[in-house]
Amino acid sequence: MPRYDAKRIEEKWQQYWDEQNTFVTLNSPQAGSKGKMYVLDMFPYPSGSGLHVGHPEGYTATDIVVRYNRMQGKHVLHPMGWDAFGLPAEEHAVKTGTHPAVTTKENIATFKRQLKMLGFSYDWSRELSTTDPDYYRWTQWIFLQLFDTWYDVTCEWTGPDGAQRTGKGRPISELPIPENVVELMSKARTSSPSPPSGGEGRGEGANVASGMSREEAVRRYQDAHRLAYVSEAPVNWCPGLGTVLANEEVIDGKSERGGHPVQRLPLKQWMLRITAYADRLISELDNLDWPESVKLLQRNWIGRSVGAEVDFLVEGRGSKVEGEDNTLDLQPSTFDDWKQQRQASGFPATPEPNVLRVYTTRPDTLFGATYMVVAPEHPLVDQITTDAQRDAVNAYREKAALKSDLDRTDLAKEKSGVFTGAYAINPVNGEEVPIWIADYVLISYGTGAIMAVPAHDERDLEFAQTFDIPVIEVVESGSDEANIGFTGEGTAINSGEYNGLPTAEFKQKITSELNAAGLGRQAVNYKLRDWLFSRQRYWGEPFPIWHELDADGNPTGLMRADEPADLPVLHPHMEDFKPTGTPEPMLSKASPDWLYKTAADGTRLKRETNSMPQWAGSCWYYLRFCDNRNGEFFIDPELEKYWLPVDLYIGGVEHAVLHLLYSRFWHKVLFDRGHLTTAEPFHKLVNQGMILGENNEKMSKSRGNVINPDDVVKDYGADSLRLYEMFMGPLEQVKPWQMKGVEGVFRFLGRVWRMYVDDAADNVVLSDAVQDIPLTEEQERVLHKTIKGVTDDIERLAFNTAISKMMEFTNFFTGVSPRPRAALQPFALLLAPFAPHIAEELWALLGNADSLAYASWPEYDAAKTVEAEAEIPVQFNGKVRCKLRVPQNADKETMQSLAEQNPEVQKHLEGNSVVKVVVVPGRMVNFVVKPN
RNA sequence: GCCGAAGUGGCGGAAUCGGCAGACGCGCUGGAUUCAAAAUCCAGUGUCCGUAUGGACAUGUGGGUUCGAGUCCCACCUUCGGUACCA
Repeated sequence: MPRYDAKRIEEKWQQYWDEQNTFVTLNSPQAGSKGKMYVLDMFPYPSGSGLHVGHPEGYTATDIVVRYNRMQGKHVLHPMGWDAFGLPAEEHAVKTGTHPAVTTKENIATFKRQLKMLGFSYDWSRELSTTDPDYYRWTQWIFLQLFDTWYDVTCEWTGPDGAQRTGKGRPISELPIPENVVELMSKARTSSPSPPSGGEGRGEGANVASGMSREEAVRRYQDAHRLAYVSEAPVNWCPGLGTVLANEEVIDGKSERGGHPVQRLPLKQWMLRITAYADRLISELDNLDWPESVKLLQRNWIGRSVGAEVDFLVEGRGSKVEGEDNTLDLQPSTFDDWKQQRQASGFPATPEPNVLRVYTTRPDTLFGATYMVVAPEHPLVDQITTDAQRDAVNAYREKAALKSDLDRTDLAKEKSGVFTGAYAINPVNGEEVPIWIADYVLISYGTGAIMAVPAHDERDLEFAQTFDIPVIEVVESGSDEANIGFTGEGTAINSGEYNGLPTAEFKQKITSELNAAGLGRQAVNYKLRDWLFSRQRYWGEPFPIWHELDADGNPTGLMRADEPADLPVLHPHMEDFKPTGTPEPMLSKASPDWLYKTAADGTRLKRETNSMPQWAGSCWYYLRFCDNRNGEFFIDPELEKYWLPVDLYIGGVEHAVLHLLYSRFWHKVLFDRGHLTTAEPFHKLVNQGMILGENNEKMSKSRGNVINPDDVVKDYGADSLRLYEMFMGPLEQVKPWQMKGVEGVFRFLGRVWRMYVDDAADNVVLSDAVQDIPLTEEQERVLHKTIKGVTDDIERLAFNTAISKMMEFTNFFTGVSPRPRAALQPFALLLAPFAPHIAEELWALLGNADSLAYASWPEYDAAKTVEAEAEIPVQFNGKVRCKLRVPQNADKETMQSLAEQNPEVQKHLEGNSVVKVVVVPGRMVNFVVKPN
């Protein structure tokens, strides 16, 4: 009794595909190729718990697209690999002592077995893992590219894609060195520097203040401009995980993974200057075929705002601190002198020591500024605070420093702050405004200081109300809305000569006037921060960087990169994977022969002991798949040109910001450096929706609603799992699992099986009902409609409706006997992308010798998909009252007269007069009537 | 708070361009087959009124545009996801 036996069929064909190398893809197109198609899944982290039902959702979708396109003659690239660095394997090592590499290898084996079990048509010869030394050799190489690159903001150039751009990543050797570099860098080592963007380039142990050679100064200057740089900034140190985390990995003051508390600590860390690419990361989103919501998410994350920087002179009173050289050099002692001087000098790159620079997006509200706020960490605080306020200010600063970001947000309900005792002078009207410190102003955004306009900013208003600060309204809402608290655009009031100007015009006017007066300038700011790129763990890529040591073995702050030929930098051998318990990286426990070496010039060197974050490996894996065995280069430029960009990329929304932003950033750097010809990596992006448990909740062990794909395959087979995951609903939608639904598609496959196979026979043979007979007109129509429907649905990724159309076909043809082979043959091909195992089996039963993987996709004749006659509704005042049969191609007049002749219609027309008749050819007739 | 997505039978969902709402599947009801069951096959299945032909009401709520609205416009409600003092 050869019933539908999924297990037998699936094992048979999986073995066949393996043995025949059916899905191995050469880099040169096959004869008659209809063009390349690169379809990619977001590769998984191979966790110890194996595949989750969420994985096969996206993977089945891409597999359908890929199998379909192969049959359409496309040259298809569809690879799979492993994002295998990361904490879990290392935490397992801490507990058991098993090397993370061993655990990783085992987990990969499990994942691979599971993926093969589901019949995905990956080209396994292109498999890679981010943990392979052959792979991370090139991750390290790309890091060296970042290290070797500075961003030339003004460079205008045309890329290999033909597009014109301003701004380019260029070799560090081409960085112009300023004349006074020695002076500049000597100063930077002793005082706190403020280089172009971010707080990079802080000097090392400031005991060698002077006597810097030009060569050293140049190196330090270059280091301060690299895309990969070292910064000592407050970071999110997580004692529970023993590592530093990126801002994005901290949620509500706890680590995203594990929920451990996170503290702020100043630490020396590697940063990547992603902010340099902020504008291009926004503007080049435009031409991508991505969900608008994801583009918006990225735009918001980057958070570009255009506003103005405005300088406020701090009033001279009380600005002395006891002790050393703190005499504020108030050369232009009066506001008028200062303005005059600025008129002559223009707006300086860095303001004088007695000037407070603020950033605002609403320069049109300058007349409404009633106080200033500087962040507690702002360097000017010490200098401007009056003696009377000093204790209060210091106490507040200490409290703020101890607060984590969580505390700051938690206390957000209550605005807090302290008056510094100092006043600034509003450059537009010479009014004195008090300067406060408050933690609702962040040091890391803009200039770390604001002018507060309580009338037109929620936060400022709240603060002003708490501390009884005057509120001056300067924008008229122009509607019922009260002016106070109105944050939109309106018309200027109480703004002197500017009264009556609309917001936009006012902004433009005052910005250019401030600029002309040397008091302000237009400025752009981003929410996006530079990317904190180092971690303190063992199981990540080591950095290919050495630190120079002085005679006492202390780091000088100067660095050397490994030669590309010396890559990869392998991990040191370790027995003990326990974290150091301090922010000191794990790799610092390595043996001295890994940690130290002496350079050819005799300099003692110590290896960088941080490791790269998990994001590093996933930033470029899509490139390596094109050329995964290349020992000479990370990708053959010809292959990049051929395969890239990825035509379809499917994965979860959780990567909408980080992974996709980081990848795009690296891609653009490599593009700027001439290694790539495409400016963007992923042309079309689709996010699959999450699969919930049967109870409509997220699947989790604690809720006990986790579905294991292994069990589903055991009970129903891979084809049923694939089919069900696609039948559940639209790919992008969140949807709950229903085991009854799996049974439904399993029954469907059983019906398909019996449509071909004689299940009463002893062997698997074609049913006697399947015969070489011509199709009836109706059968032909059903066939062609099905081919058209399934084809169109696959093209628009509507797999659920494609499946329902195949169900309709099956419902129709199981009721037909004898069944023409000419209908069943193409149907097996239609089914193949969805349920490839049973399709191959039926294809073979029909007498085909080869796999259907490269068989031609069935074609349809549009003329054969429609009936000669159509049944259309006849409406009266928009309500369907009866049906009418009309020729498919009938024109309006014919349809109307056919309708009018119909006795049923005439009955409805009785006693009414026709006002109007609406006819849509081939669809409907509507009589608009009025009772007589 | 802000941003985004979505609300259609008992359930998952369909309706691609403003034109027969509920395709397809699940569940349920009845029947066939069977000693019985499983499996399979056939029929029915939005709600209400009616024996019935038929009719009324129905796509979160309230308005609007239109000959005609699940689909377009306005206001609101609910759910889910993201985000959090970014000046």
